[in-house]
Amino acid sequence: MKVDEAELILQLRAKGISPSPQRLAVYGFLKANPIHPTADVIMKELKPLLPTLSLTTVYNTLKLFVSKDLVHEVIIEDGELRFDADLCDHAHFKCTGCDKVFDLFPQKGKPVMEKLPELPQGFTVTGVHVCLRGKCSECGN
Amino acid sequence: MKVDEAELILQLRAKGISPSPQRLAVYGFLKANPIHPTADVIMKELKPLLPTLSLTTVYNTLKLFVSKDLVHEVIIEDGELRFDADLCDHAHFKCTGCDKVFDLFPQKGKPVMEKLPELPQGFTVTGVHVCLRGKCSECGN
DNA sequence: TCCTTGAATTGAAATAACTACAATTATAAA
DNA sequence: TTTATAATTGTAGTTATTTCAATTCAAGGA
Repeated sequence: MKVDEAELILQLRAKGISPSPQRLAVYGFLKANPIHPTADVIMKELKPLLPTLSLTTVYNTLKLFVSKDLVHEVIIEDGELRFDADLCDHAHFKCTGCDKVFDLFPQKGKPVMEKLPELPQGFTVTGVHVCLRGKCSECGN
Repeated sequence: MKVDEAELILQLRAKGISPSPQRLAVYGFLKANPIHPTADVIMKELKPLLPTLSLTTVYNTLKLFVSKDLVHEVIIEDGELRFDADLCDHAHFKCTGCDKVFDLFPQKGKPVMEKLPELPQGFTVTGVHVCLRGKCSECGN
């Protein structure tokens, strides 16, 4: 996916985030690579482009993005927090063979969960995480 | 929930796990306290009862239980692996106010997800994780 | 242009969850 | 009782993430 920098700047501004080079790089990477990368992966990929980039900045930036609702945290496995710039309602599929994480988009207009489980009185929902596990077509079964 | 020790021993044996005092204590705690505890919580709770218990044993034991499909791992937040001795298909609800994790059971006989998202050709599913986030009745909204 | 101020970035050190490993202890079979 | 195997333990890692103080950057006013 090719991403226009001017467009990225507008999207950051729209969420009240001033667009520093580091922030643009992280957001641009997430937009261009819907692979749900960890902070570590982002760091490794961007380091050649921004040699001064520090891991702390990557963490700071991601935390800022999450707090401003520009990207979502994706929790697939313990011990690795992943990030997703696609804010549409969708589920994830983790292949237990190759460890890749795939997006599963519902049919247009439908939510990922047709019907939410019944909630106790007084409970309110703000988010739904759905992650399937199994084998992708490459890894067979 | 009161749990009979003889019953626990049978359940361990049924999965090919020899019932040491430590294993019985961990499994009994999980059965009696459906609070999806972390290894750390289990350790803190059991230490007074088994003063020699080590954290390594708790981790070993939980990993063994998971590999023998006696308990399930529950992934709610990053950085903390939780465990659940209830093997029925059910969803979880994490209150972002008090951080408690609640069970959400579907109607009898129904799966948690009525309809799975459409999968690409050749993909096979072995497990479904569903976790809602929001506020419980105590924490209001 | 220079100065000031606050925001953003950085690196080093700390923390937390978890794992590896070698030594000890318990269990069970011969 | 001896022996072999399994389970437990403590210590010392490892890895992901956070804290924090110092530095750098960028914008606005004198």
